[in-house]
Amino acid sequence: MTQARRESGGRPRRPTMVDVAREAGVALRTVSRVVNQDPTVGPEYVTKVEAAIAALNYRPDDRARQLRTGVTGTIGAAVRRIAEVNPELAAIERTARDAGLTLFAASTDFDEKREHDILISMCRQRLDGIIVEPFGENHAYLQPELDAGVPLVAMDRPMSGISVDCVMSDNASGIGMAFHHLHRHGHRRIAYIGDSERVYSGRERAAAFRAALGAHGEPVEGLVHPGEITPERVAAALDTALHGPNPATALVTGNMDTTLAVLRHLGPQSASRLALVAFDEVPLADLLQPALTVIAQQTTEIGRTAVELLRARIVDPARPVQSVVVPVTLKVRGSGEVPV
Amino acid sequence: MTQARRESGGRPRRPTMVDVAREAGVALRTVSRVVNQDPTVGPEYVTKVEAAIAALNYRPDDRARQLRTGVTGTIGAAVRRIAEVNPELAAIERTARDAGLTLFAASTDFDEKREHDILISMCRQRLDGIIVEPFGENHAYLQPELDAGVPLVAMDRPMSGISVDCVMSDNASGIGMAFHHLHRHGHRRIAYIGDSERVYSGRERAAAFRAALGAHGEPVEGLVHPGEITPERVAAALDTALHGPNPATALVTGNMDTTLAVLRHLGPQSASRLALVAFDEVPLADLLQPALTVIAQQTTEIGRTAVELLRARIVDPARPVQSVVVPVTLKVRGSGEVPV
DNA sequence: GCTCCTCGGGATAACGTTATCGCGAGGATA
DNA sequence: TATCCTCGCGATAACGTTATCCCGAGGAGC
Repeated sequence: MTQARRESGGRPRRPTMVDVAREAGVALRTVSRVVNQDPTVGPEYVTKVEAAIAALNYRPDDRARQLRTGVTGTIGAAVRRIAEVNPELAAIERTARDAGLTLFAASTDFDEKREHDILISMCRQRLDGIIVEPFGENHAYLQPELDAGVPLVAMDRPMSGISVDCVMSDNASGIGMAFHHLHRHGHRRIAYIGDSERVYSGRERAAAFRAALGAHGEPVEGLVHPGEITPERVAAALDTALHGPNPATALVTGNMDTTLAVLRHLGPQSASRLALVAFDEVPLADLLQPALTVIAQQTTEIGRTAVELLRARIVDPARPVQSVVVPVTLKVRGSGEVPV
Repeated sequence: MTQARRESGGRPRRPTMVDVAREAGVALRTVSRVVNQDPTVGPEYVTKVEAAIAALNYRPDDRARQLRTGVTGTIGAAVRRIAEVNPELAAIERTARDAGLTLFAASTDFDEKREHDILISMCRQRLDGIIVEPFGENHAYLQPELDAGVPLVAMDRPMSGISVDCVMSDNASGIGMAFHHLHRHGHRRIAYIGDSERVYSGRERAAAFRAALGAHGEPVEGLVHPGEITPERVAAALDTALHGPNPATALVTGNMDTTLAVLRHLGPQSASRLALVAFDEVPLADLLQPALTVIAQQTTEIGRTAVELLRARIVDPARPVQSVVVPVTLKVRGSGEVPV
């Protein structure tokens, strides 16, 4: 009786509640009650229905249940890459699971159109809420969705054009800590290479670095290099900073990809002659020589907070929009303590 | 007109096709035709309906559509970790997208119960198909789902207890290539440390290594160390292999986590005195000193093939079960060419 | 012994979409 | 001018579930 019947040459049709009810000799509604563990069902009915369920290999259809109840028990996460190291996403999945929510994750893949498509698709699926690591520059197209009550939380960066809950790292403090750490180790010519100022975090970190230079009375020229993260651009910035008239003795990198580009360009031999503090953790940072001193984001806390903000928004769509800033920490491992 | 009406203090209700039809003064079915771009609709109706859609910010409900049509346009992927480096998953997402399919990915998290829950949940959601990187030891509980016509493909490892399509790397050849590469560089005492033989790939790779030793007339004792991947176990295996009466001069590691444990235990200084070929790519392998020589899996090809097998299974549920073995390649970078 | 209440189960109407069918208008043909 | 298509839209029934009623049986109270 395991073979499901096929309908006219197509795929086999799964048994429904109606089939189970017929098999058990009870009403449709009673099967629903048993499936949902309604305590008002008599034990002999429970037995009969469960036997029928087992005999038919009945499996409830979540789509129908969701359509009827209105909730999906699922939240969406639109992040830049799901299949890369992404501790925030891991924390989101864990927190969601603990809250009894299913997570639906998709990669925006550094593509504005793809981000748009994914978010709209999530809206059409009527997910209970959406967490997005924004990439695009204008999210005003989501305003109708917000008006319609779609719970939305931004992670890592705020969204532009709309007002939504947001959780992100304390970029300015992190850059300040990196600068201060190198300054305390005697460095005076400290350079910064980071992401383009077109990107929010790139903008914020470059600004913080300029402010740190100013606060310590250091000149700015030739030391701050935001821009696209290509090997060529990073190499050029590095050459300007290190081989100019007044060469830098220390470097702060603004994000992981910049850090990797710098390490690859420096090569093994010269990497140990430059003091380096990197913003953001790098996989295997402890296996490099010297091991990498980093400003680490509290990624788990960020992911957890994103889910909590979303859950609060789901419960109360009218609550005031909230922004959470999570502190960063300095992890001393060697590369940041290279003397002048 | 952007504010959606609320129903008795709850969440705002999104407009439906009925609302659009009323607003446009046409029949429900006509709205459906416009939304689905049915060419048999007169242009003046299209205009009216599209105006109503824009005015109400109507967004179709995919759940209802899926319930009605039977297909979801979504495939599921149950992998061990979504938020870690996982090129197979990246390839799956890309291939699925190119085929017009949405990907729903979830982490089994090295937990047999969690794997079970995820797979059953995917069945209840009536996804069009499922790709699984199996972890558990017995998947016979999926037989009813297979009988019901759920398309299922295994990736990286076969499934036990049921017969499903499968795509995986040529483990045996890879281990053979690693051994042969070291042998050709003059090494005669070559050790192997890898995953437990409880795991399919661990079993297959350890067996292949024993076979390689035998084929070259080398003794086996003290050289083959499968087991749990804990720092302590790997360290003990390493000590046995390197400091025994007849110490090994070269090492093959059976997977990424073992490789990392070995590198961490050896430390920077001694890593360059042991010839090492690692099975599976390691992130930043090129930045290590010496850079890591690896047996690389064709991860993109594996992910792509998994989706193709699944699509073929969806189209023809009755087609014979197929197993695809993808070759591996040797990537020479330095660590495998350390002389005796 | 009759009424009232409670308790457990059944019929039926949603949820929002698509598929099937039918029907009226208009043009082509005889 | 009558008939037959064809074309384009509308009414209505599903899809598989849950929620809202209602009803019948049984026990308690007078």
